[in-house]
Amino acid sequence: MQDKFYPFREIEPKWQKRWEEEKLFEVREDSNRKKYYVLEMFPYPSGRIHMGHVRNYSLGDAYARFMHMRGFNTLHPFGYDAFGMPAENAAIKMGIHPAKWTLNNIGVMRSQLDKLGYSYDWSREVTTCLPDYYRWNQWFFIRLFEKGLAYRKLSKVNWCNQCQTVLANEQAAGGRCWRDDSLVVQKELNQWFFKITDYAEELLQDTDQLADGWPERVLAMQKNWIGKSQGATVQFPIEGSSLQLTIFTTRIDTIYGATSIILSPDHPMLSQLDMPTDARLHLGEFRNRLRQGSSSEKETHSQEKEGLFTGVYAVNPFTEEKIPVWIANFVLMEYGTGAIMAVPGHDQRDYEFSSKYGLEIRPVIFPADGSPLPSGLAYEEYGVLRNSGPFSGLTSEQALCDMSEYAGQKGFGTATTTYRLRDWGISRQRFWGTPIPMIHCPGCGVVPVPFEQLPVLLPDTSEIQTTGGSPLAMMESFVQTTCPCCTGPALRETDTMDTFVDSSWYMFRYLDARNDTLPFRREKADYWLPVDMYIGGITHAVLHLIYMRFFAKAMRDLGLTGLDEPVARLFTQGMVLKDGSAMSKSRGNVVDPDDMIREYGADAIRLFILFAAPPERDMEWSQSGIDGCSRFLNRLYSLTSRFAPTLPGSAAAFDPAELPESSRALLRKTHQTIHRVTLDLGERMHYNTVVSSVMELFNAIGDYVTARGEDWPGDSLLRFSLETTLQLLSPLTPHITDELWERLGHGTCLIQESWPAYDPALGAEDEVEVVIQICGKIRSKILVARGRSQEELQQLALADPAVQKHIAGKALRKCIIVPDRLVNLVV
RNA sequence: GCGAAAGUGGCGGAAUUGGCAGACGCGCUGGACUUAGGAUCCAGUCCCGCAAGGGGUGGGGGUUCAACUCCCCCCUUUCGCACCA
Repeated sequence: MQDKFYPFREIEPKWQKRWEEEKLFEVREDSNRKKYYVLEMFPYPSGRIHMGHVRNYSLGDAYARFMHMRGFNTLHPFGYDAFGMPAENAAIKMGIHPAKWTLNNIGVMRSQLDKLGYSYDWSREVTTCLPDYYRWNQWFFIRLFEKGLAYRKLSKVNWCNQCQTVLANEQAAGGRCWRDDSLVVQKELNQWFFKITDYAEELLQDTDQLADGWPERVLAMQKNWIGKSQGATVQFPIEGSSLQLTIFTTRIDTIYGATSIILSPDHPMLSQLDMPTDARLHLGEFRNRLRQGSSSEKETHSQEKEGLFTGVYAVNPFTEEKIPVWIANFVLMEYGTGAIMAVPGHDQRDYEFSSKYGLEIRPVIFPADGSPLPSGLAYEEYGVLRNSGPFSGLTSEQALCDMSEYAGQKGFGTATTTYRLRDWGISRQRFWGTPIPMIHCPGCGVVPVPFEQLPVLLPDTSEIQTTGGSPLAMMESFVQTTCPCCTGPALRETDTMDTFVDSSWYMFRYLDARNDTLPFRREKADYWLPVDMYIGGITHAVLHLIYMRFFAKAMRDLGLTGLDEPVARLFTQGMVLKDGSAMSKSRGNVVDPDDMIREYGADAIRLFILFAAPPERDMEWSQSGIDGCSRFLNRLYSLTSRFAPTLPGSAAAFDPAELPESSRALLRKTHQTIHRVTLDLGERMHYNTVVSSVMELFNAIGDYVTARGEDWPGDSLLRFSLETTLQLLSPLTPHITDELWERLGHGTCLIQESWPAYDPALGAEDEVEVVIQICGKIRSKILVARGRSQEELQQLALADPAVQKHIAGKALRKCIIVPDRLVNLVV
């Protein structure tokens, strides 16, 4: 078994040890060198790494090593997103302390990572569940609180029964929990929030800055999530009362067609309305019915529209017309003002609703080209206003402006922008997270823990109560404290922070990971940031990646950095599949990285995982694919080992001009490969074509060697080509290449060498194959010296026997020539 | 329904600006060496055809001397959003 392969079991540990001893990957700021910051999304320490991690880290490692060799001062750190529920659940189930469980997992994962040979600067390692990390979460919390960016309010929140905690909106998108996909319910609770909405506009605007470096789809998802919408709010007085209903509309131009006002069933003003008794009774029933059907029916997206007349009327301030006030299930309290004006002529939803309940449909916008209005549905396009008093005749575009201005002048409305984005709810009713550093004092109210008392430590216990509330609330010794203001008895806040807080700024902590007076120093941030290349899955497009952007901006406004955006380039990698679907225990299709390392070695796995598909696409794990990569490394090993003892000592000891043609071809191929690999690795990140180019080069080396017979000792060109192959491959398969580099007589590791330089003169073909087409069909190919003129090429083409056969007796009408490539004769 | 991405041999996938479709790898076929092979080496491998030649990048149209590549329409798949007023 063992002798089937090159001895990777000796080679890989040998080099891992040496890299560590020589501290090759530890970096510090150096103002004389250009920096490069490569980062992979840090993992949750669930126990073992999986192939998705291997892909993620192999991509990042290849890139970091490549940038290192290109001369950049390359930062490549690693850490663990170590707070979270699996540890807590393990504690509840088995009585293990979550810290013990977590740190044990980290130990296992670390040994797996070590075996894969990644170039991390471990001196900067970060573990978010340790006090020296989470104290800074608390520090940020208080700083944000002081700036009014952290606040507490009673509100309806998403509650996941599985997780027994509240979730942020981003974590409950589509009404389902991001973690376990179960349905979330609404609960009214007092919760801490971060005021991300203060940054809604900036988060939206700055997507422009990111357009070059981030995938379009991620930005689209974020923009969509922020959901900016420009329109107007208009106040409708309630007839016979001093109350007003405020509605939000993006189509104030249609307001003369409004035939009712519709409120959300949750609208707070409902309780103040002077509703007839029977309507009030029906309202109660109506709400109950909605609540019963709620969760699962919210799933079906085209829920039947249902409404109820309140018996109350409002006055359209434009027309002074009296219109009925309804409530309906399709008006959401969470968006806009929770109240709309229904314009059934120009909004399909209002049309459906109004048709059902017999409300008037009154068209006020008509197509500008005079074509008739569609029948049976609402006309939602812009057009020209009619039946709109003084605004009749205006275009929609003009009316949108004029009418909100008019409303402003008259004092019953204003141009308004709303966002779908809501504040980030960060309270969690869980144990294993950062304690929120606040104290509830009966006299002084809610006050922050003084900075010098941080961190507020989690109790050291594995006995976690699960009675439904926050576990910390059950722990008397944690809860009881004294007020920092009045020194009287007080109670600690018992909720912990969302773990997305931890991951929102870890890329900053890496810069100064051992600092115990600040989260990081400004000068470190100024040197290293932004992250130049951030690699991870797309699953966090509107979770982690938007929180992280918010945090960066808030930190900037706290004076900690001078940076608008923390990540310049985001690369989203595809998933690793087996038999067409994601690996999972329940499907039984998991391939364990450890098994693969044992059988094939880290280099073969890394090579295959990069070769099998372009990195942004999903890839299929294939047994025979990794066999193929393993074979390639075996060939590389045996051929290099065979020539190592006999090769001439220097790779530069030949004169390109003196080489025979058969040698020049290999020299050309070598330079062409340098060129291609440099572009594919650096600009496109297409590792799959990097691997195939190097394989091509190695095949050419094989042919070169085979042609020279068994006893041939090799020449300096062979040395040059082999060494180049090792250099180009070293970011991908660092162990075998360092080993062979050493066997070729070098004392360095390849990451200490500079990246090979492409010489265009040596890479250029001096003979090229020119395709001859007749009317676009290939009829012949000729081999000519590079740089032939158009006239020469045309003459050569016409003289070709195959061409003559095809054009015999026909007149040449046109001749298209692409120098060095193609001649197309049109007859 | 809206938005985005993708569709190329038996399979994973190549193809700078429109310029030789199928690189590289897997698999398969035949051969060599072998006690043996999941090792190694050699040859072949898009389809039709003995050949000359013809056809071919989801389907249909178009632009062009020339289209996997650009434009229009349609189909399929994946992902995201989904009563957002």
